[in-house]
Amino acid sequence: MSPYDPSAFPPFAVTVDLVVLTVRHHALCALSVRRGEPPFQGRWALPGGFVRTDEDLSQAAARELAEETGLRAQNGAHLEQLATYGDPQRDPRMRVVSVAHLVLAPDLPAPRAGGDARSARWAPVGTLLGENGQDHGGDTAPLAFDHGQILADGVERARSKIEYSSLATAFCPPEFTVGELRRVYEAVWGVALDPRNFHRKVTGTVGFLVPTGGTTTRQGGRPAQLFRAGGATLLNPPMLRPEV
Amino acid sequence: MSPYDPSAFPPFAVTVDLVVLTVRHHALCALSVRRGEPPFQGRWALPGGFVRTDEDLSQAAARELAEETGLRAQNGAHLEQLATYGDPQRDPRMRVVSVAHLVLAPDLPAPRAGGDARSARWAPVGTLLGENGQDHGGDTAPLAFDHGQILADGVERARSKIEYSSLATAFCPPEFTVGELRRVYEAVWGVALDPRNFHRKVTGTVGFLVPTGGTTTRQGGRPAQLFRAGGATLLNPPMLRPEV
DNA sequence: CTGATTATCGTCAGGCAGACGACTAAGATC
DNA sequence: GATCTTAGTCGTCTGCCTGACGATAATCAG
Repeated sequence: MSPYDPSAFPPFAVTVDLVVLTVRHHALCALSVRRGEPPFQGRWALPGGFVRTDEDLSQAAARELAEETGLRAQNGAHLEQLATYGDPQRDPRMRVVSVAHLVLAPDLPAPRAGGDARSARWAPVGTLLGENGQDHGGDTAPLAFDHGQILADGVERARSKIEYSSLATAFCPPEFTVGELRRVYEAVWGVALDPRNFHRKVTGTVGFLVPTGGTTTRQGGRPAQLFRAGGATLLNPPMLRPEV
Repeated sequence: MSPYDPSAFPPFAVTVDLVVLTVRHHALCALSVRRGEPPFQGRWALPGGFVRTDEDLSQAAARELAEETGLRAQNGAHLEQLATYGDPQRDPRMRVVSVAHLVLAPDLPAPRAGGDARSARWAPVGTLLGENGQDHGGDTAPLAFDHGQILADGVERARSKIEYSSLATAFCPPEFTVGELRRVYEAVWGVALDPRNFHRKVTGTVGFLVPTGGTTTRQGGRPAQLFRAGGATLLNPPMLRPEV
């Protein structure tokens, strides 16, 4: 087989899909967009698009992220590759291999619609995954394509990764309090954590948090110290997720 | 854009590459094949090949694994998706996106050459990655393409995953002793572990090991109990990797 | 039999996590 | 201003797990 003959290998379309997570109102939320054309017209899906000929996969993910949300990956948000989905039947139109990426972002203003006028929204992941079996007027229809599976995989990655890394700070603004960080863990894991033990753990782990000197009272109650994320990326020993 | 028009999206070639790891002679080894054609002719590379039109990514990986090694993924070996590599320049011939997979296998007989007559061998990962800066007659030339990076990522995945899962048993034959399992950890991590503490840890973790009743003396010394892998896949609390 | 080798059981001290009491410092309300 | 409410922060205690060993058991090589 000649390596230059395009007919010697089966052609694929390659896309990136984005699992963009944030914490809003004490709940883990994901960005979803409404499809404007078949298949799955009118259904919610993950943002994404084709990889261009001259760009790397992570570049394509960052570009789609900027196009769909105005968010820059450099700007506090965390972007990493998640997994690749290539079932021959996953897109009824043609053979598409999608490289899913995971984005963790601080709470953002309402997402702007994409250039192609699709509407976009933040929705609690439990709603998008239909976890509580309720149906609120069609808004809980399963996500298009295999995006339900992709979202579930992304959520699971986020849930496990904040255990042993300082990634939870990616959900926080540049300066945050211990209590705000704890509410991130509680929202992502869906559990309640002891404020005192949490405080001891995060302030006792070297390199996790750096005090900025300031304080804030935006949560009410006694003023809390403000911190920035420290240089450490790996937590050793890890933050333990309660059994539930 | 019409979803059915193949010219509406840039065509990619999609391949699977395999990081096949095993433990031989107290060292973590990876399967490599010698390239029989340009580019990188004569250099060592990871086994792999094109994904076919009608198969899933994991099916393609399992097929390539069988073709290159005769190994069946069902037969004790563990196969999982690793990551996807899509730099536009990673293959000088054309735009190729490669979905790398990780395979953990027990020690096998010498690999059989692939159908296209390439030679194959097991080599210590340190040699393949050129870790000790020595050059043994060209055998330590860097791997072809970006396969050095892929191999490094696969090794790191294996090293971290045996910490919190029972995956180390995938390196062992169906029945094995605690000492054999310990030597797997020592080879993968490149450290020495205390036999007494290791024994206490693995036998004390419920669901990790199931005694088969038999004993063996194939390692010399006092006969050791034989075990099978238990049903548990996650180790909680994890096996701690020494700091070094 | 003796020594080498490997397996297995016990002991002990230190560290960390869970449970929870106590105190502090702000805003809210009367 | 007194009091209540809400958070934040510091301590204490107990139990579990780990690392660092000592000690014993069971085989093989000579």
